[in-house]
Amino acid sequence: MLDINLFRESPEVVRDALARRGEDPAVVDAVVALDERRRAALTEVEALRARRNAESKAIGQVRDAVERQSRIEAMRGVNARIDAVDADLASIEAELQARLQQVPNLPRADVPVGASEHDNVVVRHVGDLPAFDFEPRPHWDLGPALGLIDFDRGTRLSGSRFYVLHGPGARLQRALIQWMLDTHAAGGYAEVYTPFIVREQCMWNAGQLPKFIDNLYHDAEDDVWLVPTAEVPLTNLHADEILADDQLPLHYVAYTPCFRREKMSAGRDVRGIKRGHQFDKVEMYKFTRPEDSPAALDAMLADGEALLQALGLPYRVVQLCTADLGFGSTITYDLEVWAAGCGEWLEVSSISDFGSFQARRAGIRFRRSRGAPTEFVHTLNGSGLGLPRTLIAVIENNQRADGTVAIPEVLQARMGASEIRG
RNA sequence: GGAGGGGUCGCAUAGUCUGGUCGAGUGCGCGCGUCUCGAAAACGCGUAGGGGUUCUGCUCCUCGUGGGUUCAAAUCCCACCCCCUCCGCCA
Repeated sequence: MLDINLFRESPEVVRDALARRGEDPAVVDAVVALDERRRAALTEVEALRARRNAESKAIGQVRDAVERQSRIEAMRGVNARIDAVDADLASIEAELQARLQQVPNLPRADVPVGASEHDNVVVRHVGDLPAFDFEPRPHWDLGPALGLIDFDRGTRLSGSRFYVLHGPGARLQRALIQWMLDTHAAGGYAEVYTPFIVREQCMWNAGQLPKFIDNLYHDAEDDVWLVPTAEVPLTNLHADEILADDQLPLHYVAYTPCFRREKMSAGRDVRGIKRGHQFDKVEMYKFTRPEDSPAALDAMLADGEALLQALGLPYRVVQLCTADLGFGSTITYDLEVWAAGCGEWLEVSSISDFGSFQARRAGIRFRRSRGAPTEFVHTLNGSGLGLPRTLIAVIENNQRADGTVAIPEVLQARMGASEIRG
């Protein structure tokens, strides 16, 4: 959520930013108008309340029964007016909130303007694409052939877009998770284990609701939600807290499964394990002072890249243009790994600076010093990395002519093997 | 799942029965000051967050959350959330 003061003081900044995203800037005028109406109603109702409070206090002191009664009668009329203005105020506020919640974050000034994802900018390529003297197979062939991936049983258990990993497949995924967690921990991220089921408020705080309601799993009986990413519980870790300056920055890393309905992506990426309703992810998350977030973003990007480099996987860094930027993000870099079998660049990480957007929603503040005013922190998140796609890249890029797969050196100890054979 | 107790200003507590002088007392902690060569102790002062405004003033909201009763709610009523104790069940 954006700061309402931004709409009041520099509406043109918001308008420009929305236009760069390809969004309709008309919301700005609606918000400004609602804000003015809100403040007018607020001033009125508060004046009435002040009167009531003072008079009620006075009535408490009155001994004379007749006078007391007449003054109580008089206050009934004031109450009726308070109720009327209050009802008006409540509806104005509800609408203002609803509008504000729908406004995406403002892109950072250096984000390239674009009309669609085709305008995203490839910043750099790292690593050479593997060369094969045979036709590399996609993981949906190779996986079942090696007994690593079992699509049929996954579907039988849970429906389409579910799969089972067997033996070395399951073990490879676990090795990757553990290695990533250990690597980030060594890099200064504090490891946390969070609930995978959260209250509705957490979804609002993280910006998942109301926008992405169609993509979330919800349990109606207990009114709780399955996390679509560790970003949700991590954002909420410090919700409604006022942090001390010396606590910042806070760096966290968490492993969680992620649950997504994928209604919006029906028919996309249906083959293989690129896009499932359930997948695993290791997530990096930072809370920083506002002025520190740009550097923190660069560092997080480097931390994500370091994993791909250590795995020996070729990848490219893509900067999202304004049109493709996520709802709460000011700037985002995607890491896309090359998958030789399916011949695609797969997004394994999306690394973003959310500015104060989530912090404002979740009430995450800090104070620079004793007595200083509270300020919202900046939050950053990035996958480090998404599992199924990393798994795909490892398998497809390291396959050999005889159908076996070499295990990257950094994983061999955890795998207890240097290759996978059927 | 059954029975009971409880959530108050950083922490610990008073206040709730008997609604008004309670946005809230006390202790601890913390900050500033006095004293001191310095420190401790002692003493004094201060110490929640958010909003509106005709703004160094006035004012509104928040005593778990949301409603209700009332001229007036920390205090009475309802719903929900959370914590604790005991019983049952269970990984």
